[in-house]
Amino acid sequence: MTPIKEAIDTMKQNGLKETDKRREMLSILLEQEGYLSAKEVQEKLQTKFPSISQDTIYRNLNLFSDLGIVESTELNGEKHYQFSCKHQGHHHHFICSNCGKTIPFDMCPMDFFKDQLPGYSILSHRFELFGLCDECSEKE
Amino acid sequence: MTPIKEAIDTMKQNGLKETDKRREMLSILLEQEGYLSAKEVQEKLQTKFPSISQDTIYRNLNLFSDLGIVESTELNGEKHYQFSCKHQGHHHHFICSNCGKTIPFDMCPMDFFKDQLPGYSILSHRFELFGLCDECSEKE
DNA sequence: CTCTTTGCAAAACATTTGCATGCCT
DNA sequence: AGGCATGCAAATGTTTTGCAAAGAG
Repeated sequence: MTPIKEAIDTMKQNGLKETDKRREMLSILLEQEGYLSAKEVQEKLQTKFPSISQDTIYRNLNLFSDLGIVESTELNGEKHYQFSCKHQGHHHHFICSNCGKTIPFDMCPMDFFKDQLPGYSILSHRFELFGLCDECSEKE
Repeated sequence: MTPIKEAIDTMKQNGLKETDKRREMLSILLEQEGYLSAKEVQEKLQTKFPSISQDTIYRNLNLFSDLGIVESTELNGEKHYQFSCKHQGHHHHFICSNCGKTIPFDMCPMDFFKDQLPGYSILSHRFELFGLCDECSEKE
């Protein structure tokens, strides 16, 4: 079962429908090794759907996000999305500032800090690394 | 030398001027134990400057940020600011999801991970904890 | 056939900018 | 006096929403 089929199953279980545009969006998000903004998703959709409206993209990205099909983060004041089925379990990302590629890793600061922090009830955390990936490093 | 005077000195060194509104903004940011959005700053300014325009607030917050007088972060899609002179050196924040108060701490995941991460050149990182501060925990 | 999806247009929201007036130094 | 600061209005950029038409099951 491909990740895209899984995602479409999830949608159907929630009474939502399978459309060409959603399938193509999922395929774009799956192929991409990193986060994409709504605008970047639209650019990649241009080939197959030159006249797709932004609304559809925003609506579907929110939908995917609500269903847990994609993960999202905020970069430079814009929401970014990427397929979330690839890497299982709790993880964080290294994000290449140049090409946008993300590399997941399992290490989590909370494993170290859990006992060392003041007694606040910590409910969530945000941890991201930024830099240049191997490919972009070489090009410089 | 108070932090506010230091900040105004920095501004003057850059050819900028001391105004009532800037002084009041700095004072609000200094008193607050946490991040404030532009809107929240405006609300707190209402008492002394009921008719101040948002533009001025946005312009001055950006200015303070450029000069390093305030630190900023992005929360729920809005930029937030707080005075940055209190806690010296590299640090991160615990942010109370209820009252917005922030508590700085010196521990940094990079100290642990430096050697354990893949060979990517890491240039920066983002690490923030969210939860309830002691006061807000008790109220629940 | 019914309910969801899409496109269009408009609105909402945070933020920025041009310009003329006003204030600090 | 001269340059920076401010207010106003308008523009910008991202994201959301109402509504009617098109499409999926």
